[in-house]
Amino acid sequence: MENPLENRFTAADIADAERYMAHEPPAEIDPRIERLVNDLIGRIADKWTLLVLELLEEKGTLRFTQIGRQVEGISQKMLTQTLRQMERDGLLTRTVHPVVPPRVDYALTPLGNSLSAAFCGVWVWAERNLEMVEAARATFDARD
Amino acid sequence: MENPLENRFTAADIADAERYMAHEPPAEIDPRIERLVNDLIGRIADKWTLLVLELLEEKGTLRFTQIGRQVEGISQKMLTQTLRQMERDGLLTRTVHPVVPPRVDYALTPLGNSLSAAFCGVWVWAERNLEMVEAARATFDARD
DNA sequence: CGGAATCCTCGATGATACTG
DNA sequence: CAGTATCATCGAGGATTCCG
Repeated sequence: MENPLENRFTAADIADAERYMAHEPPAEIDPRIERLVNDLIGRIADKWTLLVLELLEEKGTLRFTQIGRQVEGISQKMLTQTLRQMERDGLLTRTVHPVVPPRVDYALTPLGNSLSAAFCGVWVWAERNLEMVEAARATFDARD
Repeated sequence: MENPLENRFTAADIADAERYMAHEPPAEIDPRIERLVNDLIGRIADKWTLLVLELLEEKGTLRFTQIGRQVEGISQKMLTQTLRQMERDGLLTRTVHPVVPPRVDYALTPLGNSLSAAFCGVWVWAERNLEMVEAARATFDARD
């Protein structure tokens, strides 16, 4: 490899780093890209999506009803909808086995696994800071 | 410090690590705690909350109308609601200045800053993988 | 300026029934 | 089993008005 760095970072990353070294402000964000990113976050930062993501990360491949049973409180409609959305975004694969009774397996793609890893920090934060948040809420609720 | 490790990790962390070293399964999660964590995630993994969090992280202290102008598309009602919820959870401070016209400043607490940092990985993931997700969507939508 | 209060709508979600 | 289809609801959120 001639230049290993350029193979591991995107052109945007390198441009950012160079701006940082030159003490220049960060690049203006393309508003179109920003909207797409916000939309994407909006789709994945969803209660059911997060729970399904964590479940599949932990358990590997699961069937439709297995997921339904392990995601507390999800309706069959929302489960179908969530799984379809995640499949559409490339986060998981849906494998239909042509048998009777039907059998459909769901598993995270590498993309889905990488998202799960990215969210790991948020789960850890939530667990670590749960008590502090609950204490803040108690104080807030008790104000005058 | 006698034992620096025990000052930087919680008892639960150490117990987890010891179970891991002993090849034992992870501790069962208290369902009550799990619900609280899920609720917490549900509150913070919200579109407006995330946008306000990122904005305050980037800009520091801001006034009510400044936030409203910079968070694209948020209504005054949702802004008030989001800020109150974040204040209640201890993520930001609300400072009322007794002047006319009124002036109210909002700024992240250390807790809010740490959450923002935890979410950083998700934003980076979204930016890095946006093209891949959009490609997956295009392929999915074009199936048969 | 920084809200609170009110009304209203519509889309997300649940419940139910049906099916390959 | 793994959905689809249909109907019903209900509450999140927008628009508007008023106020200290």
